[in-house]
Amino acid sequence: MSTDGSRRRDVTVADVAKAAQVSKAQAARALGNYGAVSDDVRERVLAAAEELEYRPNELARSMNTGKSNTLGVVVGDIENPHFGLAMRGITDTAKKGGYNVVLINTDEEQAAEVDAVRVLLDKRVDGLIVAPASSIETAHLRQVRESGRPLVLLDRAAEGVDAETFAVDMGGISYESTKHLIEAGHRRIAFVSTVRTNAPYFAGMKLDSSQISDRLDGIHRAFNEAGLPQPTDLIRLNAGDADSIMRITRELLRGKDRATAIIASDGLIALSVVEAIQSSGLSIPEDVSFLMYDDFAWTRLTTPPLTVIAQPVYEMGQAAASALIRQIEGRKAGAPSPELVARLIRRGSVGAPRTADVLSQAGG
Amino acid sequence: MSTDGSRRRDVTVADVAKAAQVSKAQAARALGNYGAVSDDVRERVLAAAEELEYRPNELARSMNTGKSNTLGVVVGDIENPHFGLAMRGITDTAKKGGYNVVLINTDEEQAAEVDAVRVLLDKRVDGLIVAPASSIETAHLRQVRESGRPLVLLDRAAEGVDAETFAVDMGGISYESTKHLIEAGHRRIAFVSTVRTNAPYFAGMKLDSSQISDRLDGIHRAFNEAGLPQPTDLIRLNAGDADSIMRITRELLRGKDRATAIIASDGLIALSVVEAIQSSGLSIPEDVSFLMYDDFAWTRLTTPPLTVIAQPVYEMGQAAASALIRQIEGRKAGAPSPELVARLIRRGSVGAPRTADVLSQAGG
DNA sequence: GTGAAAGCGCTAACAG
DNA sequence: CTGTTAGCGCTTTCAC
Repeated sequence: MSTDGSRRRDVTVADVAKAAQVSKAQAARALGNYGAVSDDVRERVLAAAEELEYRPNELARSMNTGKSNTLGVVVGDIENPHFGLAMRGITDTAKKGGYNVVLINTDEEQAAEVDAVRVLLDKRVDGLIVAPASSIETAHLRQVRESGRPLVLLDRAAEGVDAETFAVDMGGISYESTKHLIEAGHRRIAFVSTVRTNAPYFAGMKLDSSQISDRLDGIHRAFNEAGLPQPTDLIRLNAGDADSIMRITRELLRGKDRATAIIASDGLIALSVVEAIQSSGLSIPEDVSFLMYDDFAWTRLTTPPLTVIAQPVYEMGQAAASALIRQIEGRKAGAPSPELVARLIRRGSVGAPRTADVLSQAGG
Repeated sequence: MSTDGSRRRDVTVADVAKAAQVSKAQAARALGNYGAVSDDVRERVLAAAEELEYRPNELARSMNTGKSNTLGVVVGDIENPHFGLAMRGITDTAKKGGYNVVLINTDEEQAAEVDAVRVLLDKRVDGLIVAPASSIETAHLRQVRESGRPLVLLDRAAEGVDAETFAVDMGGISYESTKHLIEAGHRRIAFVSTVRTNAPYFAGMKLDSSQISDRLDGIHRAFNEAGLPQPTDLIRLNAGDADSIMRITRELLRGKDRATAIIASDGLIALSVVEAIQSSGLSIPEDVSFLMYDDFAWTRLTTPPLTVIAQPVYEMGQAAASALIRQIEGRKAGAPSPELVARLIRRGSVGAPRTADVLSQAGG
């Protein structure tokens, strides 16, 4: 009888109240667990609710209370394990705090992100976690702050947006990693990223992603300090899809002045770079050294295992979610959130460059 | 002045109506793009809305229309790239159809799933996509159907639940893969899965996951057909976390009657199995052959590259989402959704077993 | 085309 | 403790 297929009218507090022979208000109080209700009434109401299979309408509830118990999350690409893991940190924390999560994927498109933020605001989420596609075009984020809705940022900072940001110190770890490569003897270090630019790259150039800018600054700093010429020509942005990354990698490894080490900007890029190196018949680290951002389990399975920059991604998600919830609930920051530090994990993919390369380059 | 921090009262249709000097109803019609509105009124309303930075309250809208334009998605583990990719298929399709996605992660816990479904229903999502943790305990899913809300299943079927299911034919591909191993000479083939059981495994045992049952059936079928003894003792369920999987793997590879081939039930398990094999100083495929479900990019980077069972995961997500949206919008199935077929991709991780193993086992 | 008024299902004042 | 009465912001009759 209830399997009639057609969506039957939902049962409401009014129905329950009638069945329990109490006022709507009393029923609502018993059901919503607020206000004062006698044991007798509560029992009758709860019984009636059970009997009728009453389920609260959270939309109606949210409308009155102004709270939806929902966090909005905007990320560039949920397919990227980096975000998958962060998302896990977010949802775990949200659940613990009694919140749900609405996810919107932007494909790293600025327009999609602006749209996503608006949609979530319209849906009256209680707060937003955004991994901004651009650190420069941030008007939509500033609007969020102006509307007074809590907002925290993940991974990358956003100019002019006064919001808690959860990310590691990219400049520092990039400097450290570059130094590691320089000390191993490398002078020609390449960096591959998918960040989009419309002008050709030059040192100090303003980039859409604060994260990448910081990494490049770290690289430059290490080279400066070592009194070595910047390998600016080996900074490859706009890397695009897998094929394009493989093509770029092959280019990087060609010629007299070739790269002797490559840094991949994330796990997805790394896959294509390593594949290109392998399919070129080159060995890591004998022919080329390799370093990548993010420590995924598979990086231990290649031969040799890969040297990586590990970020506490899950913890970043956790920290972002709990900070957001704290803001939503109007609590002051209590214990400072755990420090988010990246670590260089040295495995087997960084070695000395071939002597031939060093000589040819020095001589050229 | 608008940066006062405190959440200012949202501007409503009433405000816009007043500013545009029209009735609330007219303003609502112009804003909501329905009903009949003169050009003059529309213009004034839109101008006023712009001026006041009016934003519709989707909650209120949903309450009246009974539509939230939201799909609820329940998965076991968003950290698992399998679901990350499926999720991408879902969100891409949802966005195209004008829907948002609420995601709940269940950690493969039955109780969490029951809860998740209830929460989503209470939030009045327009429909649900569930990758059921259990194919047996399905009361909560049956309730969804009975409530009349659209539901589609992903990856696994659910007993007694009449819902469109998007998954590949696991029995078939498992049979084919096992046959491939048998033809390579293997008799001792292990299977490692995290599916939970409370009784020790026996052939034909009823499992929580239809997906795993089907795979095991496929294995048994292949062995039967070849007239070979079932390697029932090598079926390892309840594999648990990474450490536990590594321990199990080492066990499997010990002793006279050891496994000569291992099948990993998903990408996460595969990582630990391969790591255990490598750290035991064994080589693939010389010492042990290896086969896994899901074709992730990293499987091409190991030495040797891994033989995998590729599933069209993204397409499954797409198909599930579009079927759900179709149901929500009450349309009949049009063009049948593309066939979801798994493929065995032979790379380098399957070879012949060592003669010594074959002899010792035949002799034992 | 337009406007007044009645809800959607719930919470929140406010009297008793 | 209980019930009555207003809303929340929007859509939707229903008259004009």
